[in-house]
Amino acid sequence: MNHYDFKAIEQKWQQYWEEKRTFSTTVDPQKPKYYILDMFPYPSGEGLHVGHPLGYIASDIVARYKRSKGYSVLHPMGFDAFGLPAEQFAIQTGQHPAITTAKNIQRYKQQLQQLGLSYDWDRRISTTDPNYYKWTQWIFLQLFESWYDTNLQKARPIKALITIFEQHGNQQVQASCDKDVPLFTAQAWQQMDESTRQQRLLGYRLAFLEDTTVNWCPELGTVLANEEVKDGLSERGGYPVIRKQMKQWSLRITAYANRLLDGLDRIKWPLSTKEMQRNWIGKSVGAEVVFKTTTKDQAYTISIFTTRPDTIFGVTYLVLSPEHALAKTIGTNAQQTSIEAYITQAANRSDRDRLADVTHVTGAFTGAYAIHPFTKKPLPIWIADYVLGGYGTGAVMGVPAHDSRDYAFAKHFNLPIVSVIAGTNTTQGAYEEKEGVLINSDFLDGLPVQEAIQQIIQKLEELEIGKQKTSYRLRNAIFSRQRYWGEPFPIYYKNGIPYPLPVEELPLELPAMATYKPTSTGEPPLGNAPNWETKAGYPLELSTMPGWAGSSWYFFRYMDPHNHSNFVGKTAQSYWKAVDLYLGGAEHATGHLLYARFWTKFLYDLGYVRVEEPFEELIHQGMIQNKSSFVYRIKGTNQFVSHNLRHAYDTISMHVDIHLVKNDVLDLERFKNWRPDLHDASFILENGQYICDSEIEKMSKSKYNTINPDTVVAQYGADTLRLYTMFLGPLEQAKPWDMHGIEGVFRFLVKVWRLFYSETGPKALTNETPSKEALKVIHKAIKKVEEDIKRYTFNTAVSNLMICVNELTALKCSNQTILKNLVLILAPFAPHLAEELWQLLGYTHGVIAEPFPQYEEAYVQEEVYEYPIAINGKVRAKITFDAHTPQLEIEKRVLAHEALQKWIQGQSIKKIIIVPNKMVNIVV
RNA sequence: GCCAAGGUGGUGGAAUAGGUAGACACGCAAGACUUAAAAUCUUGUGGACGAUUUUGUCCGUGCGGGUUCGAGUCCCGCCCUUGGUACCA
Repeated sequence: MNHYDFKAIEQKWQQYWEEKRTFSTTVDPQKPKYYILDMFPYPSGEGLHVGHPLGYIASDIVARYKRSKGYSVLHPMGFDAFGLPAEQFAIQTGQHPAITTAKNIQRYKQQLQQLGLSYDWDRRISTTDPNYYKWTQWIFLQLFESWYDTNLQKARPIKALITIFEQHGNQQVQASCDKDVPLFTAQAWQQMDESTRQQRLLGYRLAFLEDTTVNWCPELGTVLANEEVKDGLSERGGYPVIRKQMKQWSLRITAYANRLLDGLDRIKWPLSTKEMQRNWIGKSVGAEVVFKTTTKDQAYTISIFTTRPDTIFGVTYLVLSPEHALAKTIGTNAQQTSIEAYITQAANRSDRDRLADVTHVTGAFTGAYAIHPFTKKPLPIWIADYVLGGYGTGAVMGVPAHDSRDYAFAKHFNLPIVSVIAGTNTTQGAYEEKEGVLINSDFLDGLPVQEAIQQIIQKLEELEIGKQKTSYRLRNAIFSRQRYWGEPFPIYYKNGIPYPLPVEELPLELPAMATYKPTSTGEPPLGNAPNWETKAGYPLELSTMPGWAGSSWYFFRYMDPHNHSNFVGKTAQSYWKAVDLYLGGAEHATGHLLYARFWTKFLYDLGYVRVEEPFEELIHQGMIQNKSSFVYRIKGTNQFVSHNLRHAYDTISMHVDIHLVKNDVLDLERFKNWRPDLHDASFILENGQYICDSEIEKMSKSKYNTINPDTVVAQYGADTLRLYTMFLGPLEQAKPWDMHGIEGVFRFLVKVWRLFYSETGPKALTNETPSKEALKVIHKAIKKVEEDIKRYTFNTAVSNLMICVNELTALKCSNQTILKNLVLILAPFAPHLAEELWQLLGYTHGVIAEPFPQYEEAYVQEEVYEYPIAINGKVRAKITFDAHTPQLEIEKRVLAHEALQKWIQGQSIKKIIIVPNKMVNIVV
């Protein structure tokens, strides 16, 4: 083998690694541990494109480097395999999603393996494996059997709560619970029947049933997330979506809001992601204030939440959200018709309408009045949909002078505007700054805002009409999906009350089905399953868990994937603890990454894991972009017009497969054969050609601009693909893929090969003491490459490897010691080639087992340094000095230097700055 | 609107604590090898002017200011691009 035969080399070593179980990981207390994890993929039917492995390659380099530094490295891979595409495919074809999924996993695994990624495949998991989802169900049961004690700030077993109820009732219980739990005494608890008790407990459980308004899509038979709804239609399929009340499983993530927020300060994550989670949690500190109404027959109280209790003297009205419990009852008879009309209208307004209509102010007057707690003046009570039912108390005090939404509302309905901050002009809009001195505010007059807030809260608490309160934007997470292809809930119903299945009966496996569609009555698909009930004949829950259930704890399972008695064993958990470095897309910032933190904290509270944060350090890889091509179709026809002629026609653009386009010229024949509907396509050409438009976009199947790694590997090999993917640019940045550039990286690997092989065969390597120059070159590279790996700048690491090889080639280096080191620093990047050359060097153990070379400062020391000499910051000459030349000597010789005379002449020298081994600057 | 990241040659990008801007690679140009092409190798390659033998001069990191002996890097004010978010009281 005299030429670089990457195909043979890569096959050989991949086989070797698999046979030798090279990457199999064990708990080794003698070694420090390092857990490096990639976000596991959903195995879609399309397979991988070159954008997917970006993060996998980066983490693989780190994993291999860490191994060479003596760590026991846990580097696993698995599959997040529940999900809609497989289910949709099942609905269309009748094929069980498990079959589709298994096939896709097989393909993904094969694609990943051919990249030479050093995963411990024996630890592979799939969320769809009953042995795995048994434990997802088990964790759900733990949530069901727990409540959150806000005094202790931790989750506790529901049994402890029952004991408290038996002894003291629930009046003293500080818990994160439903808003409207009724209060009861110990005696009342004793007298309750079983189903009432269960109802009460449900209000405290961390997994509980909740009435929710959801985006229901009858056609798909499922509930959609807000982002899955566009223009009142489902994003997939474009079916109508309506708002519907439903009982759904929810997880009480809000209990953890504060800990989720505080934990962010302790982890090494991208600032933007932390900031996104902070905003998502949305903590605001303010006050709750109680207003009494003046209605004669019945006195109501309305609690409002505000972050500006200092502005209480600026209140001119109150607003209830249309969903507020009192909205329908508080109004006067005269107003009742218009109130109900308004509530109905608001309820039917889709989120999209509300969004589109930010400027459009609506509301209804109730006819009722509240009393201002200090001035005793009557305040009109309104209902308006700019107040949200789900936030704070669902009611606000209107302070138009100091809140822009209140301002718009007051202007629209002609309500008074009273400024309570000195010197503010509210003729044009609200003054919202939390700065200034209070006026028109009785006992608050003259106080600065911050002090006034403290004062008023104190006063409210004194009078028992309010208290300090913290609100969070974070909502409890809906945990039910009306689908088949997810984890079944280990829950059955008795008299409509949910009960947990006994742990021994887990996993509750998905039943075989004839159809995967919703039932004719709109129940989830499991409604079609025969005998979907317990042994005693009680019906089982019909919903399944959402996609994020399995991904919220999988990082623990990798530590101990074959444990049958625990989701993770104690020994494994105490050794591996948490993920040291986690790589994955930024799109999971507020979904997966938040839920995983939530579950980890919960499992920590119950003592099952020893860490409170699952991911110590996080990196998001940037997306890979590619040029995508467009054609212009003349509307309503099958005729396409070339790019520069399109303005003469009414056209719509359409993505076209980039493989049908070369240098923006479309291959007409292949285009016609691309899809059946294009067979009879006709074209309006320019200069005899069809020119496509193009744009750099995210690489994605839907844009027809994907590059399949298989074809790249076939053409250049996995090592080239790995190297080039890293060479493209900084890991975290979005960057375009360009097939032209890959040649340079391939040439680099050939150059490496040429250091070891001539045209005729392996070169004779020498065992002499290496030359000074060669030592300098290799040690410079060892240093830079190691530094680059440590700061995850793999693009410059590759550059530095290239520089090293260029220089060694120029030196015609054939020294055994030097080349050995070169192979070792190349190994994390191009592992197949490294193994091959390592073997050639005469070693019989794999390159993996060899430590990373030690950098020696002494070899890199320069003896002379060429100083750039600048006059007033502009470089005018270069003079070489011995590295240890004293500053005075440098100064003397610089001033005497001939080429500088024309710049210095006639000028007075103010100052000479000499930065040792950097530069000299003369100020004239 | 708000939050975050970014803006450097024809292109991807480099410059790690404020110290020679453009490393490395692509592309392009010229040359060598070849009947020829491909591949490979050598040289050059920010722009303008000057020189064309070696010098050299000016401009240049989105725009406008500032700090500094010295700014791609720090500060102030803008513009643009990408991502996130959206009535959260």
